[in-house]
Amino acid sequence: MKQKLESLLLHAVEALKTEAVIARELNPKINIERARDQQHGDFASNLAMMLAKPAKMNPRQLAEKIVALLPADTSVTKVEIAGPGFINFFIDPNAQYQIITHIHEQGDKFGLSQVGAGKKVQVEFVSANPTGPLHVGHGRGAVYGSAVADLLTAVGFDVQREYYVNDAGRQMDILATSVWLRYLEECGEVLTFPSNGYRGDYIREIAAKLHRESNNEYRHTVDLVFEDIPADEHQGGDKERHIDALIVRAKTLLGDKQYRDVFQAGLTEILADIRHDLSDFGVDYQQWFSERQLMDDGSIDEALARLREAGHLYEKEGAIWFASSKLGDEKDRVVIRDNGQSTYFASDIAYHMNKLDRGFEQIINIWGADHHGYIPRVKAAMQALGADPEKLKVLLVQFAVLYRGGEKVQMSTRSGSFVTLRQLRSEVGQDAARFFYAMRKSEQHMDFDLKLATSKTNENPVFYVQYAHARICSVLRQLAEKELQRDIQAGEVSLDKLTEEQEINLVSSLTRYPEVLERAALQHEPHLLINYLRELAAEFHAYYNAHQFIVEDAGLRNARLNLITAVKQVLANGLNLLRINTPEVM
RNA sequence: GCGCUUGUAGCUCAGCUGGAUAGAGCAUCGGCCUUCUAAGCCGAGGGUCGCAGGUUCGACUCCUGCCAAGCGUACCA
Repeated sequence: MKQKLESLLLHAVEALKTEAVIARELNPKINIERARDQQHGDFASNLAMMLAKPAKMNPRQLAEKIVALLPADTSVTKVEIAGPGFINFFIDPNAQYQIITHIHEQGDKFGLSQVGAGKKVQVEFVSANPTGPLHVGHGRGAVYGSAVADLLTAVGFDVQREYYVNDAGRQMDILATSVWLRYLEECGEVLTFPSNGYRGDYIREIAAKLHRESNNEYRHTVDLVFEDIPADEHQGGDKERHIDALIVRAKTLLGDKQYRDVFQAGLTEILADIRHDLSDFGVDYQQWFSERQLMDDGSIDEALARLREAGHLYEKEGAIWFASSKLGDEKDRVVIRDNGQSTYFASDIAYHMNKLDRGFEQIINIWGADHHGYIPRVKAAMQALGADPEKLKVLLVQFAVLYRGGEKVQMSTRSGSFVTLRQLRSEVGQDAARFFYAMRKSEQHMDFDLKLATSKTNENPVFYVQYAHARICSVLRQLAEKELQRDIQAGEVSLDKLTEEQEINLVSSLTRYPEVLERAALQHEPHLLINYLRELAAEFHAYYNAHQFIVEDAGLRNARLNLITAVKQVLANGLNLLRINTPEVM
C-alpha cells in the first residue's frame, strides 16, 4: 500500500515538473508514514512541506496542487490536506481487509521478506571467556544477538552465527591453575587458595571429576607447589604476582603434556556447560571459533606479516606496535609484547582477517558496552588489512544492573559470586527471560530486579501477549463445543461486516507486521517487534472485551473468526521468531 | 582530562530515524465477571522530554555548550 501511494505521489511530482512548478532536476524523496492519529487517515506525506521552499509556494497551496494532480486509485477513498500541509490518505477498508485472507494464505510465512536475499552476514555474539558459567549479564547479549540473527534471517539474509572462544591467554592459565589447586585439595593437600584464582564451586566439581579419572597423577606436595612463591594479597603481597608465579609453577611441575590435560579439563567442561546453557535458551551457533587455533595454524603470524608489509608495524622498547593512531585510533597498540608473546589484540586482528576472508558482506559483532573503546582499533586493523571498515558493525549491549529488592547485586566471575543465567531461567522462566531481555533497546542501561521478576511473574508482559494467543485458541475450542463449524469462505465474503472500531484497528495493525519486521531487522532492534506484539495483543484484548465473536449472524461470526485467527497467526509468527512459546491454554 | 553510551510521568521504559494534542506497564484512585479464560477491559490523576542556546514551516528527535550517571582510557582478556 505504501508503495502504491509512493508511485501516485511520484506521478504528481512528474506532473509538477511538466507544469514547471518545480525544477526538473529536483528529485524529492517521497516520504510516506503511517498516520499516528486516525483522524489523519491511514497514511500521510509531508511532500508539500518539503517542496514548498524550492517551489516558492506556501505548503498548503502546493499540497492542493499535488492533490489535484494525483491519479485516481480505487483503494484510496479520500485525500485531505491538514495542518501545515500534510497530505493525508484514507484507504478503503475493503482493500485493507484483504490482509486477513493474505495472512491465512501465507501462514507462518507471513511477514517474511527477501530484502536481504543473496547477502552473507555474520553475527558474532556472547563470546564470553570460558572461565565459568554464563551469568545474567551474558543473557542480554545472548538474546539480543540471537534475535538480531533471527530477524536478519527472516528478511532473507544468509546469516552465520558464531561464538569466539577465548581459549588462550592469561585468564585461561589462571583457570587451569585454579582447577589444579582444587585438584590438589581433592587429593588431600591443604593449601590457601589464591585470592585471584577462580573461586566458584564449579571449579571444585571439575577438579573432583579430574581427580576421579586421574588417579593422583597430577599430585604434588603443597610444600613444593608453594615453595618461594611471592606472598598473596592477604599476606601483604601482590595478588597478581602471586597467581602468575603459581601458573609458572604449575607449568614446570606438571610439564607441557600434563598441564595441557588440566587446562583442557577445565576448558572442555566449561565450554560444554556454556553450550548447553545457550542451547536450552534457544540460542544456537553454526560455529565455535577457537582463538588458540589462530595461534596454532599461523594466522596471527600471517596477519601481522600482512600489516608489516603494508608498513603498519614498528618496534619500540622491545615490543612490536601497530600504528593504529594513523587510522583513527587514539594511540598505537602493542601486538607482540617484549617477552615475545602476542597480545589478545593480535589474535583479534587475525580473527577479523579470517572473517573478511570468509566473504561476509557484513560482519556484526555484538559486544558488551565495556568494550566500546576497542572499536576504533579493530576498525583500524581492518583498514590496514585493506578492507572497508564499514563492513564491520559493532553493536553494543549495555550492562544489566542486577537488583534484588532494590539492593544492587555485585557480580564477579573471579569471586564466584554471581547469578547464573541458568538460575535466572529457572527462576523467572524461559519465555519471560527472553522477552524481558529483548524488550529493551540494547544500548539502554537496564535495571533488572530479580525480586520483581521472580515474585510477580504474572505481571511480566510476556504473559500478556501469550494470553491473547491462548484466548483466541480458547474461542476456537468454544466453537467446537457449541457444535459450530468455522466457514472460512463465508467469513471472507462478509469481511465488510467488520466495522467496529477495534476491528478496524486490528486490521490496520495486521498490515503493519511486515513493515515492523523489516525495520526491526535492518535496524537491529528486536524490541520494535516486541512493542508491536504488545500493541497487537492490547488491541485484541480490547476487542475481546467489547464484542462477542461467536454470534448468531453466521456471516459476521465467520468474518470475526477470520480476523482473530489472522491475529493468532501474526502473534504466533512474532513469538516464534523470538523463540518464545505460543501456549494454547493458560 | 579525553572518549563512548545514557538522561522522557513517583518507578521501569517506548516514542516509527524532523511531523500534527509526548505514550505504555507498574504504583495510586474509581468502575466491569449468571454471556467466547478477569494473567483481561474501561476511566481518572500524574510531564518545564536533564539545563541553556542554535538550526527551520516544524525539535523529545539534528548541532553547540554546560550538568548528572554508567563504562572505557593496559605490553589483561
